[in-house]
Amino acid sequence: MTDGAQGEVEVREGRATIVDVARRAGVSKSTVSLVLGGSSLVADSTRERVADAMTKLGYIYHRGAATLRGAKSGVIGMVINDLSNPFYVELAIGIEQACQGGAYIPFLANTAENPVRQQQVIRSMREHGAAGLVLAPAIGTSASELKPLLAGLPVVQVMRRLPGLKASLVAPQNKEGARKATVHLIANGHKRIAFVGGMSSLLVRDERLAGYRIALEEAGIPLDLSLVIETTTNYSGGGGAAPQLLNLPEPATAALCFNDVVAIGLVRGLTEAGVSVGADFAVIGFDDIEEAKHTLPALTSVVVNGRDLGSRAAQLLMRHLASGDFEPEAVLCPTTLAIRKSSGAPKPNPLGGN
Amino acid sequence: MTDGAQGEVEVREGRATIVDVARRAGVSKSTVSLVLGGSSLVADSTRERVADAMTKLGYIYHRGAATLRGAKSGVIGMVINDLSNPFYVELAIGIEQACQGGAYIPFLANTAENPVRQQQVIRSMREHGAAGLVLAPAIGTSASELKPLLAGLPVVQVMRRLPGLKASLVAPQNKEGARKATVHLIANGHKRIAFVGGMSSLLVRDERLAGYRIALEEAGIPLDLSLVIETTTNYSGGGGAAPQLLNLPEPATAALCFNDVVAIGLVRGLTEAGVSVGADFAVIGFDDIEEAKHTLPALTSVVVNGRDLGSRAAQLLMRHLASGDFEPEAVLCPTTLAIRKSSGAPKPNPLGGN
DNA sequence: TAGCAGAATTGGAACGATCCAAATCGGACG
DNA sequence: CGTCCGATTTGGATCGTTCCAATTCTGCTA
Repeated sequence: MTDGAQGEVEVREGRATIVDVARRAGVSKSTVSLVLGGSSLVADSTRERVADAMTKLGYIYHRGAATLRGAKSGVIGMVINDLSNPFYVELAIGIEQACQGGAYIPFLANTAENPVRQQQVIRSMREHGAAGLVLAPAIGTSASELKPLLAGLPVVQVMRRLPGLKASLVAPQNKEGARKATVHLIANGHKRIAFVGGMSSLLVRDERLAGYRIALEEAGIPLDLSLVIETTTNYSGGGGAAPQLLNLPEPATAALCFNDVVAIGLVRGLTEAGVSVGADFAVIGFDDIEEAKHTLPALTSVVVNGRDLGSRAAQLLMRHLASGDFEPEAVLCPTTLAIRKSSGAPKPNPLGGN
Repeated sequence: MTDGAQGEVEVREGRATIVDVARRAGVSKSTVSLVLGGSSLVADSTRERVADAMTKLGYIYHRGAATLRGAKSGVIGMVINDLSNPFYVELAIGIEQACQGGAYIPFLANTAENPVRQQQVIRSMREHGAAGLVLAPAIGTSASELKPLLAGLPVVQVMRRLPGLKASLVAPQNKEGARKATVHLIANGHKRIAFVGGMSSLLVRDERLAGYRIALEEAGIPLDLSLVIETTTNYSGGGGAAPQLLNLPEPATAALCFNDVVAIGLVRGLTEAGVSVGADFAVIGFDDIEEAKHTLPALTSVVVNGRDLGSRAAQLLMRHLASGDFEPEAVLCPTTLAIRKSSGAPKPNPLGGN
C-alpha cells in the first residue's frame, strides 16, 4: 500500500534520478542513459516507455554528474562589463542569437566594471564547467590576474583587448570609425571639434581618439587639448562636458563623443544651455545604439552594430570549441557612419570670417 | 626525472583535482576538502600548504561533483523576458546588486519573449543545479507548461504574474500608478487622454489600463475606446501611434503610455508631426528608466524603480532559500510620479471654449 | 611511563551520470 | 534443432567531491 503508483506526475523525495526512471520503465539505467543521449541503439518502444517514465517522474537531468564523466556542459559564459550601457546589452543579445539552435546555452553575468566581481564570476562559470567564455573585460582588468583563471579555456574578447592575454578578439575598427566621423564634421565646416568622454585608461578610447587626431591632422587643424575632455562613460558625463565646451575662450562648435550615451548626455546639456544641436552645434556619437535613432534631434553615430559583433564573437568561440583549436584570432569589423540630424552644418559666421 | 616539480604554475593534463592537490601538499584528499570548506579543524600550517598547492596547480573547484553529494550550487537564475527593454536591464542589475556579497551568484538568461526559449533556459538552469529562480515570464507563457519544470524549486516572479502558478511575486502597484498619472493629466486640463501601447494579452497592461479608466471615471470623463491603442512594446510602436492620435475626429491632447520606451517613440512621432510635446501635447511614460531623464523634453513617468524591484525579488528568494519555506508571498511596491517637462499643461483653447 | 583528551588527519562509501565490454534476445539459416 | 548474427540491453567501474567513522598525533597529567 506504500506505493500506489498510478497517478499523474508524482514527485517523490528530492530529485528523480536515472535509476528511478529505469525502475519505473522496467529497464536498466544504461538504457535510460542511451535514451538521454539520443542513441539509435534503443528500440522505439523502449525509448517511448522511458520518455514516459521521465515526464511522469518529473525527471531532471543532472549535468553535474555527467560532466564528471567528461560530458560537456553545453554552457558558454558571457561576462560583460556594463549592462547599464545599452550597447553592451545589444552585444549580449547578439551573442545569444548566435547561440540559438546551436548546442550551447549562454549564461550572462554583469561585472559592472568591477574586476573583483569579474574574477568571482569567471571562477564561478568555470566551476560550473562552462565550455568557453565571451569576455568584455572590466576597466582596470590586468591580463596577469586573469591568466590563471582562464588557463585552458577558450576565450573570445569583445570590444576591449587585454594586452598580454592569449585570446581571440572581436572588435570594431575604432580608429577608422572615429576618423570618418571627424572628417564628416570637418566637411561640414567645423574647425573647433571636441572629443568628449571616456577615461584615458581605456584602450578603446585611445583608438577612437587616435582616429580623431588623424582626421584633424589630415585637415591641417592643430590639436587643441582643451577640446579633449575625459568624463565618466554615462549620461551625466556627457552632460557635464557641455559648459566646459561652451566656456572655452574659443568655444567648440562640434563634438565627437566616445559613445552614444555620452553623446545623448551632451546633447541634453547643450540644449539646456540654449544651444540648438544640429544647427548651432554638431554632435556625433559612437556605437549607434537603438536609442540614437529616437532622440531629438536624432543622433548621428558611428555604427558599430553590437549585435553583429556579439554574434561574430559567439560564432568564433563555437568554432574554437568545435575544432579544439584555440589559436587566437582577431576579427576587426568595419564601421560606417549613420548621418542624422544632430550633425548639421554650423551656421555660416554672420561676421563673414570663415 | 619525469616530475621536475618546482616551476611556477604548472597545468598538467586536464583539470587538476582535489587528489592532485592533496598529493602535492602531502595530505589526504579529505584534508583538502576540509580546507575548501573553510573548516576550522585543519591546522593553519596545513591550510597554507594546501592553498599553495591549489594555486600552483591552477586548481578549479568542480561544483558538479560537489552537488552530486548534496552541496548547493550557489547559483540563482534570472530568467528575463526582454533585455532590449532598459527597464528589465535595471531589474536585472537590481537582482545582481542584492546578491553582492551574499552566498549566491546570479546568472542571467534572456528569453526574448519566447516561451520555448524560456523552457530551454529554465531547464538548463535546473540541470546545472540552480538553487532558485527570479522569473520575469515571457509573453504567452502558461503556468501549466512551466509547472513540471519548476516543481520543488523556489521561484519569485517579477513584474508579471502567471495565474495558477504557486510562486511569490514582486510587482509594482500598476493600477494606482496609472491612476495617479492620469489624474495629473486631468489636473493639467486634459480631457482627450489616450492610453498607448502594449498588447491586450499582457496582464500588466490590463492593470495599468484599469488605473487609467478609474481616473477618467472619477473625473467624469467618458472612456473613448478610440483613444486606447495597442502597439508593440518598443520605440516604433509608440511612433506609429502618433498619427492615429492626431487624426482622430477629436484628436488627443495627452497620452499615458504603457511604458517609457513606447512613450519615447510617441514623443518622437509627435514631434515629427510638428506637435510640440510638453506644450501642445502631454506624454507620460511608465517605469522611469534612466533614459527618461535625458530625453528632450524630459519625460514625465511613473516611477517603478526596477533596481529596487529586482533587489526585493532577490532578497525574497534568498529568504526563501535560507528558511526552506517556499510559501508564496506577494510584494506590491508603491509607485510615484516623476513630473518633468513632457507633461506640461495644454495651451488654453484660443477659441475660448472651456 | 602509561594513559588520555583533544586536535588533526585520513580512508572509504556514497552521489548520478557515462561508457565499455559482455550478455541476452529473436529470427534466419543450414 | 543448434548456430550465428544483428539488434538491444545490461552490469560494473569510474569521474571529483563530501562526510562519517576511525585513526594518528601531540602534549600533558597522574
